[in-house]
Amino acid sequence: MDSSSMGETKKKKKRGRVKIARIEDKTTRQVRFSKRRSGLFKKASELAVLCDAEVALLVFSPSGRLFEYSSCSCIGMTMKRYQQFECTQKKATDDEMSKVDTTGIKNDEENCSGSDFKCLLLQIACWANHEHLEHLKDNELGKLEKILIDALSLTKSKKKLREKERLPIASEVNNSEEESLSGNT
Amino acid sequence: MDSSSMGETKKKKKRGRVKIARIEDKTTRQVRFSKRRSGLFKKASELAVLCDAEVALLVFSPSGRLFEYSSCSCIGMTMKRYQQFECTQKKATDDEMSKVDTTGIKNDEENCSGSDFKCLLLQIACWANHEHLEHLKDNELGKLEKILIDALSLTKSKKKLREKERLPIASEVNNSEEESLSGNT
DNA sequence: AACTATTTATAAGA
DNA sequence: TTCTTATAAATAGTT
Repeated sequence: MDSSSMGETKKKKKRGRVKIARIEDKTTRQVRFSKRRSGLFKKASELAVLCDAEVALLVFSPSGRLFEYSSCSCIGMTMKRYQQFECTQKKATDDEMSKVDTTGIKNDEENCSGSDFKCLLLQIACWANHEHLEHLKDNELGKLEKILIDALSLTKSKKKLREKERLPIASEVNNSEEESLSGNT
Repeated sequence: MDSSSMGETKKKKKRGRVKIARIEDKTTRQVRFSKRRSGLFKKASELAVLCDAEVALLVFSPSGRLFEYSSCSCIGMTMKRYQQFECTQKKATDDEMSKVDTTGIKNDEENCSGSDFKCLLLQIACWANHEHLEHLKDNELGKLEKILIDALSLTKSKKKLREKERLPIASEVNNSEEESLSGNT
């Protein structure tokens, strides 16, 4: 009736129950990882389908392999939605954020580049405010400055090129007034 | 033995098994969402602990509520790791990427601001290359330029302020040569 | 990889 | 919502 009835004859490990703590044996850990990972991904997709939810799942194995699941066409879409959500929720009072004009920038659900771009604008604005810059070290500040200078220089030259392209033959149009407004530095 | 043995007396729904398809009834869907979400989060955390994996999970409910799980201190860390992973894998040949100098920028595992910052640098550099700028519309190019100008201006003024702060008394140090090298525009 | 004894998750009902 | 319970699923250890 008690455990002594089975003696020490076989000493099989009990199945099933396991305590949730890091598995030390490497082989066991890998096998367990593989099994539980597929279980987790299945559960994630079931939740998405059953409940019409948007689910994104990122898993890095201990050895650094990446496994990803997304209920959308691309996991980046959910990540952008998250970032925008966080920005909107947490930084609603942030002056710098509200100054960013993203009107007219499409949120392209198909290839999510529109969303990427909008998010980049928000991120740059998010970072380049007084509070964030405060926390950067001197060398980081220098690197940021350098990156921004390069990026701005490229952007400006690209913009100039566009303006030229729009006037391929000088005699064609003459009343391009909107363009002449954009006087840059 | 067959189903006729129970007749039609009660017609209780069988428990447990369910086919994976969108639940149409709203109440049922919400209840199911709540239950399965907590189950999924539990599984995610078990995988992380047992197998020493890094797991990030984002779930948006149909009504737009966000639920997140992260095995790290912050979900952004895993997202940045993902982005860097993707960048490294997919953009290994990208000239612009390799030009970004992120040496000396710590990947701060504790508060992940180091990682955030490193990623911002990479993202700006990623975006501000010829290929990406090519795909931007004129108004997007203009907005990017404006953001970069603002960000650069703030960064520069912050940097100047730091330099001043580092010399609170003019007579203290005089050989701040590294700083005088950074001649801007 | 396939097999089961068990544990765990969970669907429906209270 | 939270609990209960019957049943389906997941999975730990084995082969």
